[in-house]
Amino acid sequence: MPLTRLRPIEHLSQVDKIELRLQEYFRNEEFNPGDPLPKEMEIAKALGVSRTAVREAISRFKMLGIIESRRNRGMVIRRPDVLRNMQRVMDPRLLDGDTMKDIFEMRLVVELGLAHILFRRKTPEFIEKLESIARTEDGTTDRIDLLKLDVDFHSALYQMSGNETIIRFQRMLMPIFDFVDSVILQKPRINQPLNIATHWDLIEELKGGTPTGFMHKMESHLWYFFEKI
Amino acid sequence: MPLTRLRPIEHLSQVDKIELRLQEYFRNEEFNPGDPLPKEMEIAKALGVSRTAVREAISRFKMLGIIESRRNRGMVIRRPDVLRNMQRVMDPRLLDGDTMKDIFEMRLVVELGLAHILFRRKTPEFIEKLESIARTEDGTTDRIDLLKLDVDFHSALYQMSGNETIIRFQRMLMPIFDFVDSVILQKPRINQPLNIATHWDLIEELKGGTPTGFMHKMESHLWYFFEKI
DNA sequence: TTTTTATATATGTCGTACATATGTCATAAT
DNA sequence: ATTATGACATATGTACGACATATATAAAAA
Repeated sequence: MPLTRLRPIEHLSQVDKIELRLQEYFRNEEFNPGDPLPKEMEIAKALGVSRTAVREAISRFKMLGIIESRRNRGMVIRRPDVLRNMQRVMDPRLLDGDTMKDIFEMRLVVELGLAHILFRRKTPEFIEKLESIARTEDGTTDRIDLLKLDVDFHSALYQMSGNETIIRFQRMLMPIFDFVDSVILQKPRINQPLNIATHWDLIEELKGGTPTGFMHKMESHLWYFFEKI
Repeated sequence: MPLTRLRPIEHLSQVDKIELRLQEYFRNEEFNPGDPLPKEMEIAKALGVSRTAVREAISRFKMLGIIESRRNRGMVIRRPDVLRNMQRVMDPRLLDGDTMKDIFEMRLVVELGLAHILFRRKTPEFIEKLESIARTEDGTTDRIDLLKLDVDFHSALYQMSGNETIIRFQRMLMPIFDFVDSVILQKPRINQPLNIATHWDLIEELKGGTPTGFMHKMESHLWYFFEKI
C-alpha cells in the first residue's frame, strides 16, 4: 500500500501557531529596527490565547535576535545578527556528513573566489603578516603546529578581504573544518602533483602577480582537498 | 570623562541564564540527534527555577531546531537545519546597509569560485538548460524580463554545482540581491568595458574551455557589480 | 526650577491546576 | 495464545493568578 504518500496532518502546538502568526505579522506590518511591539497582554487578547503561550513564542524570536524587551518599556524590533543563529547550530555532532561536506566545499569555493577582493584590498601590512606566518612555517617541523599555521595563513587571507561577513563566515565554519580535516587525514594519502603551490608562491603572486594567477595558484594549493571530496 | 570604556553590567534575565546553562550542558554532555533530554521538571529542579522559565528557554532551542518535544515522550535532540535560522532573519528591512553589501560581495566571491565545481559537475542537460535561458534572453527586450532571466541563468549555475548548501545559500540571499540590485540600478551608469563577457561566452567556455578561462569570463561578466561595490 | 516621592505600567518569575496525548499494563474477549 | 479493550500513569501543553521588579510619568516638596 502506498501509504508513503499520505502525509501526516500537521500537528502544530498553540505556541507554534502563535509563532507563525507573529512571523507573518512582522512581515506584513513592515517593522523596522526600533519599532515598538504591542504589549504581551494585547497580543494574547488579540489571538485569544494565554499570556504564557505568547511569551513562549516571543521568547523564540528573542533567540533569533529579532525581538528585544525591557521592563515596562515594552518590546521592540531589533536588528538581528545574520550569522549568530547559524553559528549556534554549527556543531559537527549535530550535522550529518553530507551537509558538512557541502559546507567544506563551500569554503573551498569562497577561498578561490576571494582572489579579486584580495587584490583590491591588499596592503603592505597584510603581506607582511602573511610572510611572517610563512617564515614561522619554514622553521617548524611539528605536524600539529604546521596545521595550525596553515589555518592562520588562510585566516589572514580572509582577514585581508575586509569583508566582515566573510571573515565571520570562515570563523564560524572552523569546527567543521577541523572535523573534515581530521576525517581527511585518516584517509590514505594520494599522490600529489609535484608542482603544488606553497604559501610562498601565493604571497609572491599576491605581491607582483595578477588575480587570475593567484586563483590558479590557490587552485593548485587547494587541489588536495578538491581531490579528496 | 572616558566613561565609554565602562561597559554596563550584563543584565541577563533568568531565562537568558537558563538558556546559557542549557547551551553549555548540551555541548558538554555531547548530545547526538535522537538523544533524550531530562524532563522539564527535572531541569527546573536541578537549576532551582520554575518550570515556566525552563519552558521559555527550551522554546528558544525549538526555534533553532535543536530540540523537539512530544507529549509524554519527552524531549529529544534534533538535527538542526543550518540555513533555516539564517533564512529567518534575511530581511532587507532588518539588516543594515554594510551587512548587505558584505553579503552581496560574498555572492560575487562564491560565484567566481564556483568555476571548478561546475567543470566537475557539468552535464549536457545542464548546458542545455543554460542555452535555453540564453536563447530566451536573445528574444527578449523588456528590461524586467531580462533581469529575471539573468537571475534564472545564475540560479542554473548554482544548481549545476550540485551542492545543496550552496544552492540554498543563493536562494536565501535572493531578497538581498533584489534589494542591492534596485539600489545599484539607481546609481549613475558607469562606462562598461566593451569586451564584457555575455552568458553565451560563459556557456561557450563551459563547453570547450577551462575552469580558469571560465573564471576569467565570469570575472568580466560580474565586473559591473565589482565596480559598483 | 530642581529634587524627591508616589504611582501606574509592562515585563519577569513563580506556583498551581488542568488538558491532552501516549506508553504501560492488567484484564477481558476471541 | 493472541488480540482488544480499558484503566492508569506520565510528560508535555495551556491557562490563570499573584507578586516582583524596573522604569516612565506625574505629583509633591525643596
